Amino acid sequence: MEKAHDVLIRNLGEHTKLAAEDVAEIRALTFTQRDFAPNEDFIRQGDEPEHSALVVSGMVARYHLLGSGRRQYLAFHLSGDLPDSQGLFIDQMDHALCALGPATVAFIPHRELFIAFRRRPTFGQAVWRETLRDAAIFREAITNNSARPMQARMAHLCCELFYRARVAQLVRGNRCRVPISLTQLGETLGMAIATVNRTLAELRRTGTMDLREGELIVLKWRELQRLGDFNPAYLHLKPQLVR
Amino acid sequence: MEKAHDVLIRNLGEHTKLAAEDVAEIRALTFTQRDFAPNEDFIRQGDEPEHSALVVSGMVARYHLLGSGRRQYLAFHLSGDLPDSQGLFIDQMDHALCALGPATVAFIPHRELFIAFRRRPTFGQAVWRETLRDAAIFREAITNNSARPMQARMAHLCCELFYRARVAQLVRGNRCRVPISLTQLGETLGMAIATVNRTLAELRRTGTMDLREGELIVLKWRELQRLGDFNPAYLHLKPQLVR
DNA sequence: CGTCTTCTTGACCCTTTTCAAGCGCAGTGG
DNA sequence: CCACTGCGCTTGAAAAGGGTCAAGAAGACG
Repeated sequence: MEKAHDVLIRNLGEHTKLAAEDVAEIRALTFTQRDFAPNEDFIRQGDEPEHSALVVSGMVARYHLLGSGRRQYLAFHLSGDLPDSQGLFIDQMDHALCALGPATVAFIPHRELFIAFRRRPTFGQAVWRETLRDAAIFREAITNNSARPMQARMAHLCCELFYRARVAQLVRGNRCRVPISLTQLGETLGMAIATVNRTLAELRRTGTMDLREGELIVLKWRELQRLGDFNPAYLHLKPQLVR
Repeated sequence: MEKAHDVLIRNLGEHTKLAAEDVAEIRALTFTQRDFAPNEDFIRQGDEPEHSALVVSGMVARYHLLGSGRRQYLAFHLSGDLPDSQGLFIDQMDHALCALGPATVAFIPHRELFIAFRRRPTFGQAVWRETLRDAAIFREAITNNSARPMQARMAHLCCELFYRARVAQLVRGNRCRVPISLTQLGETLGMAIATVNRTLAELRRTGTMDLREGELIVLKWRELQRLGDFNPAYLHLKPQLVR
């Protein structure tokens, strides 16, 4: 199956200019692909990673597991993302990864990646950049969950997901798949499930956006952006066409 | 002045085994050193970085600036840290850096770093690792500010600062310098300044720790660790001796 | 000695959490 | 085919925790 390579090349190309040789090097990588059921874990806290994951389709989440059993979701990943590129130089995973809805993930041995990095430093830098973009998204999450009121948090998260989905060409019309439950939204944004519901209801009421049945519909993009104080600069992508 | 090289080598050595050639390569780097006053910015949001910073002494902070003028502090850095290694492959800074107390920072051109990375890939990987540890700290901050009650947040932050200070050999007895104001603590942990004060007063009252006049004193380390649900694994350092 | 900033504390109010109950739907097994 | 069950969503009412506001104390600095 060619798709794993395609989505990776597409994604890295969003921020790094890849030479034909880099593309060839990536196409030579051997991926092992696997399908996961919703909420199925594929990397656990404490694992010692020897492979890197690549989201081929569906959505994937990273989360911390707290002593109380509560989860804290940290980030979400769409097709083309390397959700555990962070594990490349790390002894033990400090967080877990799971499929959000049904998802297809491809794995590649670190060993093989390191060889490719040596042969094509640009490829290595592209992956490094990828990890830095990840970090920028984390920073924004700190700010979002610490400094913004509830509605703004929700709006910001949805802006980010929608924007990234558009870049990954996963938006059709004004909607994209976001197979996430209210409980998970709460564990992402640090709010109680009741508040999640009421916040979503309010955004629905004002006709700004609608998130239900695993689908996000953005009705007033600029308004949503304003509410969430969303500025996509932190995603460090090539400027995108915004409606 | 040799100190800049020393602290960098010490810091990278905490997680990466450097060969003599790597150390020599680092020693050959030309740093431009500068002193900064408390709260002085040295990198601003929107800057296009051409240099990397290295904290030589003192403490440095990274923050987001919100539309309202409020700041959200994202991370703190001690001597040896490369607080904007994130800027290496990034077009525009999405956050600012400032000195917390008086601080000395050394700068090195990206160009020179890239050359050194090519000559000594291990050095490049060490810096990459450094950026990944940064990201792990961000992740922990998301969890801290989203999922933990106020006292635990404070305890966790102080545990992290104290632990890292110890690794950087900045702890003497049970105390270390942390030149941070209540306002800044509030803008770090996402709490109102009154709450910051009350939380600190409570920790002081129970004799767990004391943070005042720019100095952190840890009186009951294990208790503080328990309160803050602090597990240093996420720092990805070599196991440290803990009292 | 006065002024400014930072810290401290109290009182009040409001947002959000918690708790509880009900609804709708999908899957299961009688 | 239809209870039964479990899960996720919805909503209301009560409770709590933290935010806001205001005023005073304690230093720091000129």
